[in-house]
Amino acid sequence: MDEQPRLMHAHAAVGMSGHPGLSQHITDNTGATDGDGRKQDIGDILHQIMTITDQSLDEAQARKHALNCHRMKPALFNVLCEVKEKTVLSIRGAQEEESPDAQLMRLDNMLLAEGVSGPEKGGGSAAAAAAAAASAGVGADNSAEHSDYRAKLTQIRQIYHTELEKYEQACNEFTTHVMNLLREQSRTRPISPKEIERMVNIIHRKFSSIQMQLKQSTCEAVMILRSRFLDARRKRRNFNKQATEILNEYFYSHLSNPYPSEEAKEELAKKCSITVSQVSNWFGNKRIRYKKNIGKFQEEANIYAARTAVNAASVSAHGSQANSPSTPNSAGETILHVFLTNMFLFTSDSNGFGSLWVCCLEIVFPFD
DNA sequence: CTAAATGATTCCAC
DNA sequence: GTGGAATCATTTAG
Repeated sequence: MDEQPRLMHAHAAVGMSGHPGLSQHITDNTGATDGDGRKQDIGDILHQIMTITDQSLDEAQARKHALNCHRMKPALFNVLCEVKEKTVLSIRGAQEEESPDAQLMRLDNMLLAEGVSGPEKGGGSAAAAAAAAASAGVGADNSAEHSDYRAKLTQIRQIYHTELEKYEQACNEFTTHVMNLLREQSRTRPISPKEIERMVNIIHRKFSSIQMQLKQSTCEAVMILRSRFLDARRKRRNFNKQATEILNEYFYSHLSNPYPSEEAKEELAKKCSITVSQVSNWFGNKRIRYKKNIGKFQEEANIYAARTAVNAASVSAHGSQANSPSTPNSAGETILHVFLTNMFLFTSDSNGFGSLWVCCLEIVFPFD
């Protein structure tokens, strides 16, 4: 590798030896005031340079070896290294000390959280599982979307790991190469182990910046995938009939206070095979839509009130139900309960008496 | 195909 | 954090 420059110098020397008149002319001019001894030295050196190609490779190696084995060589080497350290390396070392560690750590944490880095757990991630759980609860309809998400995440994961491995390999190869080169060169020029170490650090920094870019783009890819997946969650499915009935039953039997507690929500979620937040959404929607148009929901209210009443009656017939103000226990009480509840809702509303009376008539009608 | 229904999201106030 | 209100996006009924 480093044979090339030597050969080029050799050619140059040969070229000069082809024009002895020129070199002679130079030495004549410069040596005129310095005396003959100095002129002679320069002439010797030139001669040595010009005849260097005549030396065999073995001879050159022997000279090199002799130089390396010289007892003053380590001392000279150290001095040169020191000088170099003071002049060049101090300047180089001073710059570029800002640490992108915080950003790298953030990226690492994110990749770990998304399941891209870290141990493979069945190809899925905790975040994906959580997202899936939130999206459709126990519903099996969601599994196709979920597996799609997982497949894409696995793809990203694979690309990430392949690239990472490639970078690491390239980094190691390059580092080894540079280290070998510097070690080799340290025999002919002042390169201390410290400088080699520094060079390795520089290489690692450069490669880790590439790695950071890889991590960043992987994060972006995961984010895009995730946002698409979250968008896909808007592709909702209506709850099944049974779930809707359970929710409606609760709603109409607690019409005076249709705000299920956290425990009640959990219970309903379990019964309906949906999530607690879906229960909350449902009640939120139901309350606002019911309040907006009570008349429209009256029929539904009556159906569920009657149903609750029948249930309550059958339960009370068994004499085992604890009475509660919000859970009427006979058909008459239930309908009265709905009536009073609507009275309450309407009078607290600004819709006026017209709709109130329509509502009342509709409710009272079943008494006949 | 259209309108209504419905689950989810967002923004705001408390 | 929770609920009300408005709105979005999709499904369903006619």
